[in-house]
Amino acid sequence: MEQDRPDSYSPGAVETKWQQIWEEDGTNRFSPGELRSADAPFYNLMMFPYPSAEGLHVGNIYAFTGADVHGRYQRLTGKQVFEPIGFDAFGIHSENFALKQGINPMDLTPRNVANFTRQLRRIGGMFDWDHTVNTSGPEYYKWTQWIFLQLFNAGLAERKEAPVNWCPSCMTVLANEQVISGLCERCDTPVEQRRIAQWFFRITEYAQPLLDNLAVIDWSDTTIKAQENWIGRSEGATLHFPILVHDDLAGSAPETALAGVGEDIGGAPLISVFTTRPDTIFGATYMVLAPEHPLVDEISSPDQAEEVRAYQEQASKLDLVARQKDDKTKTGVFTGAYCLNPATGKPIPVWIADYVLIEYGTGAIMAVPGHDQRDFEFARVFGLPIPRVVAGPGENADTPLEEAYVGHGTLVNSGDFDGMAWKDGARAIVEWLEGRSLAEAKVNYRLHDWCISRQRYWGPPIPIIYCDDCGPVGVPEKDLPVVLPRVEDFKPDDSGVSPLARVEDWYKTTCPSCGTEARRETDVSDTFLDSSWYFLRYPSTDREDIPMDPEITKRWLPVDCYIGGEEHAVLHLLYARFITMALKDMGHLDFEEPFVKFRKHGLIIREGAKMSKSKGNVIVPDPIIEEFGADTFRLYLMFLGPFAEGGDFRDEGIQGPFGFLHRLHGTVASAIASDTERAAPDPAVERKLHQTIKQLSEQLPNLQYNTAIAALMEYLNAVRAGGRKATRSEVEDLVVLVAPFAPHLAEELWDRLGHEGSIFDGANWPTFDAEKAADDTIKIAVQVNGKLRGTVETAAGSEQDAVVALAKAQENVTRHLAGSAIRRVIFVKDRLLNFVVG
RNA sequence: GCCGGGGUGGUGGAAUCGGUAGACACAGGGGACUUAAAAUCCCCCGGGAGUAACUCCCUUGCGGGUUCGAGUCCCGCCCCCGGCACCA
Repeated sequence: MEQDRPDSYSPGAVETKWQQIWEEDGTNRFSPGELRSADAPFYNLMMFPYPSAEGLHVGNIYAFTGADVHGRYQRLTGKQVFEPIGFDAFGIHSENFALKQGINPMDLTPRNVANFTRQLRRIGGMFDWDHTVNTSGPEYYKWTQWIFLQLFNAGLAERKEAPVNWCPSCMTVLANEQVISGLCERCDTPVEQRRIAQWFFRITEYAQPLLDNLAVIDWSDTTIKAQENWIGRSEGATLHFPILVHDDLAGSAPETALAGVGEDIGGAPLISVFTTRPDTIFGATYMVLAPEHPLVDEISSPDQAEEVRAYQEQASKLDLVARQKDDKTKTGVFTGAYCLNPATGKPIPVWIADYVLIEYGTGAIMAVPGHDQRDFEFARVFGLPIPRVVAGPGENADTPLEEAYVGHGTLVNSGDFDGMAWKDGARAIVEWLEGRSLAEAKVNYRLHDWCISRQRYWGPPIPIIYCDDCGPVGVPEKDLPVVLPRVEDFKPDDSGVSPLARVEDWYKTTCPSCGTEARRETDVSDTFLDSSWYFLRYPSTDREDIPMDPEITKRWLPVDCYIGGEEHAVLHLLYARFITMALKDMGHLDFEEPFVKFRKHGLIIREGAKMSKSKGNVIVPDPIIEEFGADTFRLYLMFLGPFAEGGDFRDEGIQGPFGFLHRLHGTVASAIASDTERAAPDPAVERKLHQTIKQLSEQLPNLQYNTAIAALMEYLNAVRAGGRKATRSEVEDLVVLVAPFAPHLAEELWDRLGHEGSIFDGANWPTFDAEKAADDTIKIAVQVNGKLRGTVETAAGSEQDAVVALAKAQENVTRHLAGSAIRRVIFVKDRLLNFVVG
């Protein structure tokens, strides 16, 4: 009641008022003409949310607020800031939730989007609502399909067999994120692998450029590192081991059988392996193929064939579960076949084991038990020889091996190569084998091709038509989009294909090239494809005829600043880079890196604990905004820790920023009311103001928000110190400095200060005067032997002699100097004086 | 196991190039105003000792080292968080 005084701060009223004004004025929105003509464009991007039924998560708000603060700051410095938001509405999450609720995702998604939109407007982000995107809308996924076709036409999309996660209990295909420790997330049944034909994007073709460009983009270090590891370049060699056929060995010892092979082994079939350690080849005492390796059937001897098949079967079933167990003992089966170690000239047995992965390298290894821990363990289990071929520091050819020595060293037991350093040895051995066509240098990447097929309903249909005569044919561009039909029975089933395969009148079609009867692809594409290009679409949503308006794209892209969570450090950010690069190579774009600058934000925890629905400790934003207002919420989120690292949301802590905004409001209101200027500016306040402007101007571009807010608080404290009344000139700049964090209140105060229009259009980011920011007197620490014994206050820039004199005038200092000689004096101007005595 | 990021008061967190550790807040305590409460304002607030303004000692996960001086640099540990995980 007494709160109704005309100058009291009522966040709800202020925020409703300004949100309405922004809405009506179309502030923060660009017309197509403005997009074309912007002379200082700044594309401010944040990772768009998946519109869940629960509503906006505080983590989303944290990210968006941090990004919005940056956007608003850029705008105050004179940039035209394009800040769009959209909805990543397709995908497994939406589909699963829809399944659980028994609601069709086509009905559920618009509801969630409406709720998200309401919440997003309420937090006061300056989103351009005329350029929003919804990945599940045909006007958007038409172009997602178009991108697929571009890659298809360029030979970057290929169809091949690959394993999918299969839950035998739910009888359905699972996405990787639905497999928890090898178990189905819903029923805890061990997941099996099934092989089906799927579409892959050949991102591995781009492994090297994706790696190289990491050096030229301005990204958070941790994100760069994560991508480097994910791409996983390793240098080594492919080595070829000739296979000895069983007949060669029949009735004779392996050594004898080899005699016939002699020097000339050119014609023998080969097993190829990749290794980063060709220097250890003399220690390769056996070989291992992945159970799925294509040569297994061919080389297995008849008497081993049954055992081999049993092992393969077991491996394919338990694959995923087994690989999650790190302390699992090694298993494997001998195939009955032998290879020739081309370095030693000796036959070595060929095994199969599930510790060798079919998807990496060649799917086969030369096992060097002396110098690889996995091979060592395997050799121990099966009693295979473990020779030493590398000697580390203090070791020699005969030093026993208690475990694998995986370090580098000098070659031993390696014939002519003995005594060479590992690197020289590796090079020499590869050259030697190269001469016999048994080796070549090779770079391998950990990165796999990107499987984009999903045997699911809620995604963009892959725009391919299968024709018996023509094979897979791309849907012609004029027929896009291939509209996802409304299907009431969208539950995946045991067929292993998408629910769309049950909609006959949808998938039955004719071949675009020969006109005969044909069938549509019934899988949909990965959600990550939707999100790999949305930032390209935002500025061009006014165009229905093309995906990207060339003129607008040239002006606004690449993105100036992208802010998002570290959880997308690899997949999303790598896919977006890949798609951009590929589109550039096809001539659709003229840049290859989509995000000039990327900054990750941290995670919000609550009261020291991770938030989770099961713990019931999630922060629900709406009631907080209701009680304290969006400005306070924003300010608190930015204040509770470094933006890049996140922070701990303590419920009581919000009182700090809440009180700050109240005091700010009151201070400005009373400055306006009294409207008297001082005869001369208060030097202490003026200095503090310039120091604050300086600090914010340095910290805001770097997203160092928590300390910037602390500086604003300090300044307001200085203005109000001792009950002092502020003047208009002392608070005008402050209102601008606060505006990125608390835009509604800033608009209100700017208006009350008598300015026309929005603060974000009318105000300029203040500049600081270095002279006015400089302190004229300075406190200098005085130490004796490094211990603080006093401080002296003196003019800035004072020389040593003057400071020493002042220091020696202090009783406490002289007391500590008494009785011993001064050996040395350390003087750091404007900082400290240290007497070294003794 | 590997790769990142951390460990500072009761709490969240500050601290530039190695230069006064604990900015700014929260919580707590005391006081002013008030019939009262809320709100607001003022003061105190790492630990210990000497009972005065004050002075001294200890203190940034642990143990060493470099230095006039270390939260910060170096070496060796411990613990926590995130990611990857048999990648040859």
